[in-house]
Amino acid sequence: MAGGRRLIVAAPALSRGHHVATTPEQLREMVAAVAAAPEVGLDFETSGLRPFNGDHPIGFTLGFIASDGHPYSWYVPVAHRTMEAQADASIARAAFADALRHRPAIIGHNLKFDLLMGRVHGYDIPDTAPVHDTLVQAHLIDENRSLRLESVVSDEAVSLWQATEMSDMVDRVCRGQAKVRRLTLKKRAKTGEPSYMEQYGHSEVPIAVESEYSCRDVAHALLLDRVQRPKAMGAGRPYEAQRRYLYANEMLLVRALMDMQFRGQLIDKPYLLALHQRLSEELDVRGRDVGAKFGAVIPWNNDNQLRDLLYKHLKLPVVKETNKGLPAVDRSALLQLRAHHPGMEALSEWRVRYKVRSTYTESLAYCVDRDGRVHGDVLQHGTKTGRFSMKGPNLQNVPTRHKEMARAVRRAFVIEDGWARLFIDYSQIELRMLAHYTASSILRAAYHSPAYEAYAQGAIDIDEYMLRRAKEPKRDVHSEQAKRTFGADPASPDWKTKRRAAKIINFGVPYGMQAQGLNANPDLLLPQATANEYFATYHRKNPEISATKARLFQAMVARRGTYFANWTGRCRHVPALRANSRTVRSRAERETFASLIQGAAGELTRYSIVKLYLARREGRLPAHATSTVHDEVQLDCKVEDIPVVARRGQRTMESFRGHFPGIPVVADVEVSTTTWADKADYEECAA
DNA sequence: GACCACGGCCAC
DNA sequence: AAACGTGGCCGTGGTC
Repeated sequence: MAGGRRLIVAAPALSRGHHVATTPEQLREMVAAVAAAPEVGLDFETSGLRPFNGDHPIGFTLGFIASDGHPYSWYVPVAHRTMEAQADASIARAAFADALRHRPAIIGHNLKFDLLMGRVHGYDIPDTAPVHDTLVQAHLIDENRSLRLESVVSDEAVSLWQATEMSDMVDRVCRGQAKVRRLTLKKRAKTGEPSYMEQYGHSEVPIAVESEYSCRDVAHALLLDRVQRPKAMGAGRPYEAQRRYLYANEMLLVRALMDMQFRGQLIDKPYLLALHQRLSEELDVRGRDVGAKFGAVIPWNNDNQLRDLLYKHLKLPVVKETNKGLPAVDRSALLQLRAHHPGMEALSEWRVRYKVRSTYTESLAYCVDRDGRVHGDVLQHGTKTGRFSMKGPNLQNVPTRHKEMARAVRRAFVIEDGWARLFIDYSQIELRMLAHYTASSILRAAYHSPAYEAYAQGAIDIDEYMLRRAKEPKRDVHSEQAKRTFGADPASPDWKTKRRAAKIINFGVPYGMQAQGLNANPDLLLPQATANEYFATYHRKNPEISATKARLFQAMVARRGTYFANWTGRCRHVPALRANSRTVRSRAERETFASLIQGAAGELTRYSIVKLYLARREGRLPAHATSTVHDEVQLDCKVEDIPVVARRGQRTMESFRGHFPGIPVVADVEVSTTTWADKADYEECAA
């Protein structure tokens, strides 16, 4: 045994229906059994979580539910580092392919991981086999619940065994081995050295333990699917029709996002490390300057010491408190303290660079796999609203607003020679969803397009629509709002303020903004009375907004489950709408309305990614998605394909005719052939 | 060392 | 007293 130490683990005997297959004969038995099953459970056990960084399967389980209703599973160990008899890797791969040759539906928990691991390491899973992911199902059924397999199994009461027995056992082995190897268990060291789980995963777990563990997971997923699939499809619910379509899309998303993650994005790692160095030196210089301005030497990233300096030593007024009631030292507090101390600007600029250095240089470089690319994990179950989240790294929060730092970081996202990256993003999509759901006459008027109407009625085709749309005068929704709401005139001196106020409220309303929020906005700095008046006027002129919210909340409270279903049938449950506390209820109302608008917009991206994926798979689009940022999809293609991909990509993302009457869905296209820092508008007429 | 809460801040 | 939503990740500082 690795590490020269013998692990004593009291492994349970294999449960009924569980098998270990290592010999060709046993593998043949497995193939014969599985090849007759219309639906097959799948789970890879691996040496770590990063398939592009050397992590690989150490074994896999295939299983099915037999006609007696009992799950039968086979664990095939291939790469345990335990000196035990295992299956020959190439025979195991062939058996795997044979067992799935009949393209059964694949069932598993978090299948994106397994499909990706399989693809990278030669385990052939037919592209067109349907998938049923029990984690995605669980999220569709209830966006608020824990999605860990053990939790879902216990929620749905399908467990045949004590829920955590095997994972506890595996955990004990790994902890012990991490110690032997002198590695941290999970957290990556500051030096970039991988943790034990990243490097070894389950590879040192004895087969007797791992096989039962893995077979139970597959059995659980199979049983879960039976219970959850109808629920996830909304069987018997008023939203069932949309929901069945949503379900199909979500399961295709598993594959589409896997594909995206498989591609990843090329990163200029040496550049990032050099940037880290450059910023470190700049922080030294700037830090000394800040020190001179404050007459103090403290680590400027230390909030506690900064709090002491500002409020105890310098006795500056407390303009804002943290959640726990401490004097705040965040950016808005520093901004307000500018009048009291001349060092605040310099400190803020120091912070911007510190943030960039700590989050977007070395840390990002450690996320780069051996292939020179980052393969961030896009989580389709990552939010309660229906957006995606992303991790390892999160490419959804790469700096963009701070010009200098944004350029510095985005320069690291490089595009291969001969390739282009298209950035197709929805134009003001949340505001359009707000217009759709509230039917605010001002917003609807602002988005009204005769060209779109003609297209929607079938009077003109898409080409004619695009031509006419390009000729329509550009209307600015915030200016329209300022004119109609505040009676503002572009020629008058208060035009800028009023347009800006209209814009801030337009953007704030979907989040449940109140008058105080407008008052607190640092870009505006309106007197409180003016802010209150603007806010009240906005709602008086857009009465449909408050009315829509009131109707929404009322309907939810009247409904068992306190939920709403959006245009796709996705539900958002907010039980706190029934709370007695005004504060709790208000918060719940903001969450609810934000979920409606944000979620409705997010769904467009979800459907688009699947449409783009299918178009690629069927040979209709020579491009693959490599990332997505809420209202944006990034598509990589050969330079010579830019025109066709821009055109088809844009049209694919806009094709929601019929879903949002009177509200055109518009996507803009940007392109770069060098780096993220240099993307520029793509004009279709250039083609 | 592992885990957590917190404050802060990046994005949309 | 609060005071616009959804996330992920960083560093600090506490606990076990």
